[in-house]
Amino acid sequence: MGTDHHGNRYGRSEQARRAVLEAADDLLVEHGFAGLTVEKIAARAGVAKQTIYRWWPSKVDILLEAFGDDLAKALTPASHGDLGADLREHLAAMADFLTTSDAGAVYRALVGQAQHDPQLAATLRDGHLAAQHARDRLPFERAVARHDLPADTDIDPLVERLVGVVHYRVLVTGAPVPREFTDALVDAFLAGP
Amino acid sequence: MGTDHHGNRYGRSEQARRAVLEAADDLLVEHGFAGLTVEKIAARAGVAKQTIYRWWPSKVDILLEAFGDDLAKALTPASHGDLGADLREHLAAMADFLTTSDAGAVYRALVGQAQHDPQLAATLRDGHLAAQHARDRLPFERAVARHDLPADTDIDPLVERLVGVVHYRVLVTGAPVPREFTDALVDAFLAGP
Amino acid sequence: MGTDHHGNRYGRSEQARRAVLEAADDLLVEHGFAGLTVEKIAARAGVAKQTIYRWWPSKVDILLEAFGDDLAKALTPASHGDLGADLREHLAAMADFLTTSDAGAVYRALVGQAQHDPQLAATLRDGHLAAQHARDRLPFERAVARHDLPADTDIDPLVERLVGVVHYRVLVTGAPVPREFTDALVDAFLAGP
Amino acid sequence: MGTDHHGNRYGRSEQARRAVLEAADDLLVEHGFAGLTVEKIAARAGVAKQTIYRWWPSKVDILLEAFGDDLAKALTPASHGDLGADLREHLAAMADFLTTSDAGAVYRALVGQAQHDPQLAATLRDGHLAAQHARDRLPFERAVARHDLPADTDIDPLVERLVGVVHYRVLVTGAPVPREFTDALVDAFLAGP
DNA sequence: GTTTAACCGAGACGGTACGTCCAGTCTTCCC
DNA sequence: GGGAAGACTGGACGTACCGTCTCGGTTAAAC
Repeated sequence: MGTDHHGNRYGRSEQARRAVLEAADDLLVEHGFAGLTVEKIAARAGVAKQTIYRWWPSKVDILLEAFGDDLAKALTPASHGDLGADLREHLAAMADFLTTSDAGAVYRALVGQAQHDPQLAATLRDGHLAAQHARDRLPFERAVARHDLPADTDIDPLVERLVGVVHYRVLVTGAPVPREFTDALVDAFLAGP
Repeated sequence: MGTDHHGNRYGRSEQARRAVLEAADDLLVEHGFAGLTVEKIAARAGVAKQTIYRWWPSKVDILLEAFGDDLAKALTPASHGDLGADLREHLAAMADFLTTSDAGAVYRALVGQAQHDPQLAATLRDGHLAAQHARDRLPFERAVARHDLPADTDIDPLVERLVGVVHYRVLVTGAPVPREFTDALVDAFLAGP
Repeated sequence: MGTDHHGNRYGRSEQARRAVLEAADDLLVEHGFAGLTVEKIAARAGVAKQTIYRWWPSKVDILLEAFGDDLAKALTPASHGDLGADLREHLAAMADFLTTSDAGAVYRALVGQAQHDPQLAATLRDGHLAAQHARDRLPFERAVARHDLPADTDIDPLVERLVGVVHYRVLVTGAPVPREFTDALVDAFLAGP
Repeated sequence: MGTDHHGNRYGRSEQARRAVLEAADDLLVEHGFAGLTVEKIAARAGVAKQTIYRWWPSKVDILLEAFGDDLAKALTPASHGDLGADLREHLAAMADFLTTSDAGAVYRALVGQAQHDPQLAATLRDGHLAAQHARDRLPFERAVARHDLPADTDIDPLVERLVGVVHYRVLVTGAPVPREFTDALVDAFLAGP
């Protein structure tokens, strides 16, 4: 998508694209979502405002793109051949991603903004969130494949019962999400049906 | 906090206060958080902008006050002498409140904004959210008092495992939260430890 | 006009009146006409805004009253039994009053404001300016009485030919008006018809 | 200074500039200086407030520019080869300009405002007033060139003795300035030294 | 001596305009 | 044709004063 030139009739400037994404990321982390304006992104990136409006409909679309594949990279659960181990590791990684990483800050800002912006909410759900949900299902699907769980297991509600609790702490109560908490959560979950 | 006059050195105008709170509530529901401006609140309430700035630092503070005791009124769990019944009813009421009521819309907007605004997040947590958490604990505390649960039960994580899942649907996935879902959630929960 | 009490149904507070006039005077000299607001006058005078509005229709009316009899005191021409001497001294006193005194600053502010405010212009002309014009005529009237000038002398245009030139320097060109200038003006004037 | 486009990095919009100047002129004449606000100028000119603040520091700067060359056009004395005739015509034109023209209204407002605003006073004196003074000298300079006046004539005080009197009527007494008055003024002046 | 009504301070109120910031659109020249 | 630059309309921001209002406290003539 674009090559290493200033932009001409043969394609857009990859250089400008990257500068905008980085500037948006930096400004969000430094000044928060309120301090993130198209004008400041343009100034910081050394790019004309028009160039931003040409390629992104709004500042949240910049964040969506900046967010990129960070989520997939950070939160694809590994396989240890054991449901409990897989879940424990995955939830711990999720808690870490959401509370400490820059990409996690972008994620929280996007989810927050989605509360005000149904359009963004839809985009987010159909894109990153759906993809992440598919990844969250993986430990269970592997357990089904290993016949550790019945073949007709309804996986989605199980995922929600784990992922939802972590999100609640992150988005609502703001309490820390230590390893002990996620481990205890998985233990209690596995002890049930 | 204000009496029935136009406002003078001995107190503010209760009339103006109520008009502002109602206007903010209405505008949020009608035009969303983005369409909620101090200017429009003032115009709709028939109040001078200065009067708003005199009493509320920002528009979210208006919402916080407008939110008022709606939460407590709507989401105080009744007692049926049975943990399962109490939880089922409470979670269903919570889902209903969050997804269908005007106050629920305000709640979602506030939690969304809190992702961008640590100050608001702190205020929200120390106020309404802490109070609601105390109410969410009630069914469990009653169960302990009835000796249906051990006296040393650690209640907070149990609350989170129910409330968190409902919030996840409301705030993140945007999926509907029907009675079947909350009932199944409670059933699975009670089947565990 | 008022006595030395806090104000009651039998009269206004002389104390408050004086405080307002002094505060207005001070603020004009310190911060200029633009920095002169009813709110600041009230604060500086330790008086309620309502007290000001009760007695003066606007801030220029305060200045008009503060101006008071300063003009008469400063610019009543003395008699030396000689037209030239009277005029020379009077014009020099006028130049001094207009350019150096606090009351002169008030005078300039009022004449300036009168350019924007026909109501003030009328008040000013019918009051202070008419009275001053009468005083400006005195040297000529004495000369007529002494038979130094014909009995049918049309005095008004003569006054304007002197006073107008001084005002032009003060109000328009802003040039200094030294004694040499006013003396030369009188000399040239007397050499004419 | 601006070409026929909507404004870009290579120049401002001449169209917007003219609309602002005309709107300011109209509003001053219609509603007076007090009724002249940046907000109304913007609305009347169909221009954004920011466009005004981008190019003019304040509303008086707009008036200064709107005033433009009107003064020079209206008050450049013609030459009749006779000092008396030149002066009579020039003073009559000046009286007419100051009391009846729209530009004269702007002039009076600016001189009035200059009494409150030393910055404006300086700008006005160094610009329009100095230029006008140079034009006011012309009849005398021509008379010197014709040897009707001595070569070492000190012209400035002579100018002030005529122009000042007209200004006094216009700015201070508010009396009308008919042709008889200015003619008589010149006659008396010429009968002197 | 008590009543009482005008004046006072304080300050909240509905408004208007201020000067600033940013959104999103446009036009121009350069590469 | 993309990009940098920046002027443009438009609208909300938060502030400063305006002139009006209502309140409880003060006070001196009237009762």
